[in-house]
Amino acid sequence: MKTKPQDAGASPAGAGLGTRERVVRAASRLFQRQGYEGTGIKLIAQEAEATLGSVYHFFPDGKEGLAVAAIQHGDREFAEMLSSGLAGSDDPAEAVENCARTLATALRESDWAEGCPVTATALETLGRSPSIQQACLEALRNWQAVLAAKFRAGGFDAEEAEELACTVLSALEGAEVTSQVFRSETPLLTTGRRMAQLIRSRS
Amino acid sequence: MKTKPQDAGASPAGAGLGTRERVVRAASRLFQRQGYEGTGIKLIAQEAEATLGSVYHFFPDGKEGLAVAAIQHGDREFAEMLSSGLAGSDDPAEAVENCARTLATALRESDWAEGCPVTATALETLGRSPSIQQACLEALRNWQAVLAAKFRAGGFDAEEAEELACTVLSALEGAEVTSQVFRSETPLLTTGRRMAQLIRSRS
DNA sequence: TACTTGGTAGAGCGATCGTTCTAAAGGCTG
DNA sequence: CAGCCTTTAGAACGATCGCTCTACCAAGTA
Repeated sequence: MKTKPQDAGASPAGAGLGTRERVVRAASRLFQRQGYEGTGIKLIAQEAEATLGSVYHFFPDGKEGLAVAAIQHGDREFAEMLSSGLAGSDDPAEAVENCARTLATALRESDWAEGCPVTATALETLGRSPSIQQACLEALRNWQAVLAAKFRAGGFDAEEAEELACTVLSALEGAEVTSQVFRSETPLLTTGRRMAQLIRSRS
Repeated sequence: MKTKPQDAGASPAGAGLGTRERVVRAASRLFQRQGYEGTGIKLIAQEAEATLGSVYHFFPDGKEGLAVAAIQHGDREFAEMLSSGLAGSDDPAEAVENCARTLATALRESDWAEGCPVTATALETLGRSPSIQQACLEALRNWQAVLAAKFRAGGFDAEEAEELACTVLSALEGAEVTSQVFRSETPLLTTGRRMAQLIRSRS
């Protein structure tokens, strides 16, 4: 069906997409900005220009199922951001520093509100929602794999690539939070530069 | 007054402390474990073995004021943890690695539930509660200062000490989240080892 | 004894939460 | 056209939210 007419005019975001996709995107962005518990389903529906009925039609498991889909969306989104940030250089050190710059710019442009799309939800639901935790775990694994691939391509052996990927991912995650709290690009930029130094220190 | 009788038997936690202190500690631990929005004031009162009336007596500003006090408590608590973790060695690299081990052990012993006491609350309230955000900012600054002092004592000049402190703090924060999601000490331990490598790489 | 002060106790308020439910409209196939 | 299935629409439910309010209790002072 799709009942496409929907909205023809200038809509806030996600015009032209199916209802389900609009709901997922709205949920992902809201969870990212204000956490899982702090975001009501009615607000998500409103922001997505959908109705409560639609939300529960596509996500019969309710908020938890919607959150899983939102996390998976954030996973893909952030993985793309990492990839495009890394793509600028073949040197892993340069690539990571450039990646941190990309993240810092995006963070500032969202007025420090849109950091990592899973951290807030992950921390709130740890040990209380296995399905959400699983989705967060897969996201982190995915991002680490993206970094590890870059390091292997840069000449590191598999084990060291994995360890560096784990370290760099943790550092970027933490620096993103720090930058949000400080409302400053500095923590991300500094961390990016020092991660580059680390990568170069034994390559 | 203090109406000390309170509870004489074996109580869950914080027996013998004043009501206000018990409430702050319960709030800090609950915010740390399940976030700000996901924690109700009634639960905090119950966990602290206090009543709603007592909570609002000591915190007339309500949940937000209580959260500020809880963050400040978490600030002191985590600063002590950092300090004691760093105290094991005069070599900054060794000290940081040891610190990561301390954090990893504590995290595992809490069944991966008690990570950084401010991250969850900070992310949920960013840009929506200036007083809470300010308290989180001061906590991060405080912890960074603890690390920077260690680096200066280890022979780094002020500027490099500050940059390394920013990087190491971000990395530890991120690694703590990663360890929680993975339910594994590995991310914290790996990050600690690599941070030691970074510190040694140009000292 | 009477009065004050600092803290305890919890019923109850309006608002909002996640969820369920019924009804109906849109577009396809027969 | 009728029949069907997907999707939209939103009223309504019980539970819980943060918070206010009044009453009460225990010690200190006069």
